[in-house]
Amino acid sequence: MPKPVVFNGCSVGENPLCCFDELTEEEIAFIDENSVEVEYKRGETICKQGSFASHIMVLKEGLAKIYLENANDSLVLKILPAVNIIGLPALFDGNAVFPYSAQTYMDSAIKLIDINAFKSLITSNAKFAGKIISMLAENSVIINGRFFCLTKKQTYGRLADVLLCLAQRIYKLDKFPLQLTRKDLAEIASMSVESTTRILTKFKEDGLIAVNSDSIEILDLERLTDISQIG
Amino acid sequence: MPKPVVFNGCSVGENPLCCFDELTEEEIAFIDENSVEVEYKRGETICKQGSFASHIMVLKEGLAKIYLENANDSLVLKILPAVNIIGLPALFDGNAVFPYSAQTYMDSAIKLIDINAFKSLITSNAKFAGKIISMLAENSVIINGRFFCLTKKQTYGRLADVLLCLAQRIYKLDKFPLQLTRKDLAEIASMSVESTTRILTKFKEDGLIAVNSDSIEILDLERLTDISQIG
DNA sequence: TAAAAAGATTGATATGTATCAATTTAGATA
DNA sequence: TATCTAAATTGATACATATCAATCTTTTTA
Repeated sequence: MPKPVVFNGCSVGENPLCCFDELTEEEIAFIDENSVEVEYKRGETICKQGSFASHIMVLKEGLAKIYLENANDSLVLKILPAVNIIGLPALFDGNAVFPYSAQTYMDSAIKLIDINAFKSLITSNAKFAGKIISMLAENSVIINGRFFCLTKKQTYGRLADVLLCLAQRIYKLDKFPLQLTRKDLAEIASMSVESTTRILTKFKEDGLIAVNSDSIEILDLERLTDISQIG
Repeated sequence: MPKPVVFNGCSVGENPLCCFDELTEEEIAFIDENSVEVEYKRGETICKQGSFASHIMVLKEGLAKIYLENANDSLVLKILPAVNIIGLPALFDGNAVFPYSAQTYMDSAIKLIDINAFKSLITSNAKFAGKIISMLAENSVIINGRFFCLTKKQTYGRLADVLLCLAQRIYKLDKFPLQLTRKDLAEIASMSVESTTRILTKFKEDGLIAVNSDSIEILDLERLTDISQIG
């Protein structure tokens, strides 16, 4: 009997910095020489879709979203807690620009690594390259799961999914601080702010969650998981 | 003034086999020793989500879809014409299974390369690894575009997108053979069969396309492109 | 060639969810 | 503290699109 396949909208990988394990001390020093660390305030743009991709980023502290945008719309591809890497999809041949935008949800610290230094390590260290392949492959699987989630589940399932992701993968707390607005949550779950409010209220009425002004607590993990899986 | 950003649902990369350019003659021979070529009939499953990923595949002739499936639903991630590679996202550490299924739309020929042979080249040839990175990165950008398209555009835009993709990227013919059923088209555009029929009829009435029993012709590329972009 | 099955079309209806508009609440600023 | 602004909530409505059901067409099979 095949085990049931479950896709979720969460976007956090297992070992987000494993590539750096493959570097020698000299190579790590080389990275450090070719990088700077920058502080960003809440809401600031870390990288802008279409702008020159001069660096690979490591989110060292904070929380950020990665998203696509066009004139009318935006689509959140991932939300990323620290520590995580941003910008690997800019690494393809003949590409010079960031394929997505990134913005902080809270004050954050980010290390910017010169992309040419990063690329030179890829061509000189096959194990490092192997880890980058692994990370890109895993990322693709994660994004595909989110893709499935957003296209096939309806609003209740998607929002349940977001809440579970925040509790289990981002904050790793049943009761997590609410640093995101309803608008943020709505955008992540790809729905309207009004629907987000209504569904949160419903979840609260049904005893699935407790909502405070500055936190949300998962009260009934099992039922919320059911909702997220049924869709 | 920033140029308008356009996402589409098409899923064909620029140089899908470039990694093999980086191999020496011995390495190519090594690949050949560790691969077999298999013929598939229309509708056959090439690889099954969740089954052991024992090989990387090269679609040498034919047309296939790559899709996610769970108990109730399926999501087409890409449609792939020959020549293209299938299975790179299986390459991440600690993973043993295919992260998606693939199935042919027509009789197809596929080369199966032993995944361990493939991985050994990645660790021994950094340029090869670099190209794999490039391909995975490009793939991720392509999938993200399709993700945006399916979540943000509505039915008319999505179907226009599929038709344009078939004409421009898959068949490279304004008038292309219709080897896909309405059900196939509906699945690719992530909508019901009935909506697909209705929209095709509307496009025909409006003079945007000509629909024959065995082909579709793009008559008004400009307006169809507008529809696909507006959504 | 007839019969059966599969695919495509058309119309009527149901439903999930966005949108619009009006309040209410909370937070920031003077 | 009062005032202003942004965020959140609530209700009413509109709309896109799926679903259901019936018919028609094409293809396959006997």
